[in-house]
Amino acid sequence: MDDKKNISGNDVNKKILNPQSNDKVKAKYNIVEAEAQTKKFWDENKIFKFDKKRKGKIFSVDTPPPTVSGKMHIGHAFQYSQQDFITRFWRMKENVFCPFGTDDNGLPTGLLVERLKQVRSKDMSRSEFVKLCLETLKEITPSFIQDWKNIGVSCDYDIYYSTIDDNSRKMSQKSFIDLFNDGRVYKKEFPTLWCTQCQTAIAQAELEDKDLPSKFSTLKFSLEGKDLLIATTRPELLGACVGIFVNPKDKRYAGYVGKNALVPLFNYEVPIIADASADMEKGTGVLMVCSYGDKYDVEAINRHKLVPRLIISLDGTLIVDPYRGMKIRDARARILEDLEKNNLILDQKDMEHTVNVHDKCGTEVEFLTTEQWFIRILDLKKKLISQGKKVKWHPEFMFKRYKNWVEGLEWDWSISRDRHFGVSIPAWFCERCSKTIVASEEELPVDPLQVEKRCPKCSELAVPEEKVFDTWATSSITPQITSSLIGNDVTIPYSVRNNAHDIIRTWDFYTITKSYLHEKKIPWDNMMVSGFVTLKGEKMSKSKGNVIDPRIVLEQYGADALRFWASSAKLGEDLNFQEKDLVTGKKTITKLWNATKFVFMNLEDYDGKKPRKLEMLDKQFLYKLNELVSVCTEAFENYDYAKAKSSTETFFWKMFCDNYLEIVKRRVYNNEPGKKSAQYTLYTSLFTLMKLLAPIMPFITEYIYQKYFKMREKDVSIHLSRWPKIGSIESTQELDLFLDILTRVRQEKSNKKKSMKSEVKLKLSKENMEKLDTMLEDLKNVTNAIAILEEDFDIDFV
RNA sequence: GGGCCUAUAGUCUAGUGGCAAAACGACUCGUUUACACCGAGUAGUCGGCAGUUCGAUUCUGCCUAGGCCCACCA
Repeated sequence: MDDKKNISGNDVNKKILNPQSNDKVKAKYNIVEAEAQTKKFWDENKIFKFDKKRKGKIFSVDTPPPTVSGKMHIGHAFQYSQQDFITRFWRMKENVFCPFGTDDNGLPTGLLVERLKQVRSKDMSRSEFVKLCLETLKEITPSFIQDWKNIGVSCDYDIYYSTIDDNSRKMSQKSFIDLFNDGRVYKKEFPTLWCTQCQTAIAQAELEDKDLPSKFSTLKFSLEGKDLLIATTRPELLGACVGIFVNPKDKRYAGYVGKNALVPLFNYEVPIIADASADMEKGTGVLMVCSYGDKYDVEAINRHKLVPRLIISLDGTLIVDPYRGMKIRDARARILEDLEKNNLILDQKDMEHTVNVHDKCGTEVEFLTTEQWFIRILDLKKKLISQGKKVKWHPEFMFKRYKNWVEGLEWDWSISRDRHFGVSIPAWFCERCSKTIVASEEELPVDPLQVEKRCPKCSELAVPEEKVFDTWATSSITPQITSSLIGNDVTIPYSVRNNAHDIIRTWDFYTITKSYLHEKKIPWDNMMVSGFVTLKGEKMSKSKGNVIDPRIVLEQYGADALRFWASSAKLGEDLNFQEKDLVTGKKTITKLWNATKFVFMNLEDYDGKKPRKLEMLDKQFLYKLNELVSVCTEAFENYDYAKAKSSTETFFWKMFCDNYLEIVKRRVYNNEPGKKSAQYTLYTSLFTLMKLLAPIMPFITEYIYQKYFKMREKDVSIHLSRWPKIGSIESTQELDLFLDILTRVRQEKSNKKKSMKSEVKLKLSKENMEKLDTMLEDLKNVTNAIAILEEDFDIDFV
């Protein structure tokens, strides 16, 4: 526990900046330089440009637009890398459409600008604040997007949208108008979730739990001169009490039903009502109903047609005397004092209880009555679940989270927010006719505050809507927005969307909803859900101070190492951040570089042709490679990039470097007859390995491709080359035996503390001699045997 | 209270109805015509209890612990 608290993000970042390992400057592959060069190459040659005209199936990606926040978070790096593994794999098979966008139209952006510019939007005019937001976005967005390019996310950045740009606003407003015309949208005055800090309505999905200390007080109401005891945590709502519930089965209070009780301090009467929802076990068994303590109160007041007493204003102050003007918290303390003075508290104890707070600011949420816009969805729950089921979720269990959320929905989708910055709701209201007027399609995007509208019926000047949309109302149509950017050449369902599991209930749910409402289709065929990054098992968050800055990781280890790390977690699994994983990634990069250098050192006289006859050992090695290609292809197709990566990594390191290279070294040096066979095998297998790794480590593989392979290959980039075909897979029995014997020789040399170069006399059984007939020369080379004799198996040192 | 996920070596992760695996760390060696960001080798592990089975780390149930989501929160 204490340990965890000591780890601050700063310490971690410092450690990364000044690694203790003595990094020698000898490195020949300069990560930072090579990655910069490669990025430039991709950019200049538009490698990831979507080419409509290209033939073949289109693989379309509904890239999540990150919320503009200054800089990329390590969680972003993790998740977008995972998306990119899949995207790059498919780009080597199909025509990839992968646009990029940023989400910057909503409350988070507004709050960011308030923070950066030290202003309060409510103190400014709407147009002033919107202008400031747009200007600020212009300043900070380019370097924000650069972070995505830096980790190698292979989007076509020219197909770009921001959720506040004209086209997005237009499409978002059009969506609203269509749904309005369909009768799906309604406006209603209703007690809704309200944040008194941000001063806006919020959605169910924006709630977060928080444990707060509280006082549980038993108060004395009075009834016919006797005390009626009611326990509450919210005494400040006494003035909003509109009724008292007791359970109809509760004998203690049976005689009270139908009578009126006197509210302490406020001294007015409220009816006592029998209602089964009152729990006899809780508190005193008597429950006060207030307008509005929670959503239970909302329901109870409606059910009994009680008249609400609204005592809290939108900014969270009381509007009832004598507490008028006081903040809720202050009023609570003051009322308790006053109750105490008047001897109206029987009992009081401290407790901790869980309250709903706004996820953006942590303020306790209130239920306040305001007029808000909703999209009717509660009648569609079943349908939306079955739509969600049509999507293939990776991993599969993520669908259950979606289903769980939809089943638990209790409110329609609240889409309006009382903020300055956002996509305007394109509506006006004629007060005389009580009629809502929506914009026509031709005038979109529109800001109703800037356009005068007259009622078509009575010609009276209509009142413009001041509210804006919640950000999800717009981001829920990202597939349609990106489609519109290319003339609708790609349409839903897209191939895939990727996001972390925290926004299944918002972004994914709302997108499925909108695609259903507009097109009766699912938005994508596949949904890949990423996990979170943790540090020492804890979720990273700014408030805990345990965040890792990806920019520092990039400086020290490079994007390939970062991606290498991100690929080590299976899709959907959380991953602990560990610096040693980056070290491993960096080492792998170096190894790739060194192995490549070595291979090409020996390919100077390679003629590029496949020899008529391949050595048996080479042939069987290539069978093993084919097996790897098969495993990786299937893994990538199933979104299991982690398996593809680890299989390739192991093959490259163990099979290719430690075994195959060691085995054929001498054959190649000494210009023996098998040289051409080895050269062909080296070239082919290294190239295949590069392709298999290209989706995971795009920089080093591209760099190597450009430097070594390009002269013999036609593709401009390795990322536009074809994914390796799965060749024939046949028995590798002899090679396996060969490797087994090699291991035993190495073991023996280690046991005897001999050098691997020490000479031996190798004795093999007749059976093995025959089996390895075609590989004896290689065996001799790699074990440094001066002779191989036919006898019982043994290893003699010379 | 409901749902979901996870539990494997000192650490972090693979994996399987039939010898349990990689990386890092530890230990013992070796090495210079790719690589010390190296090579070879050694030691060390399936949360607990039942059940199904010839056989369970793997399947089932329960328990324990951790995480996430939802509900409750007079």
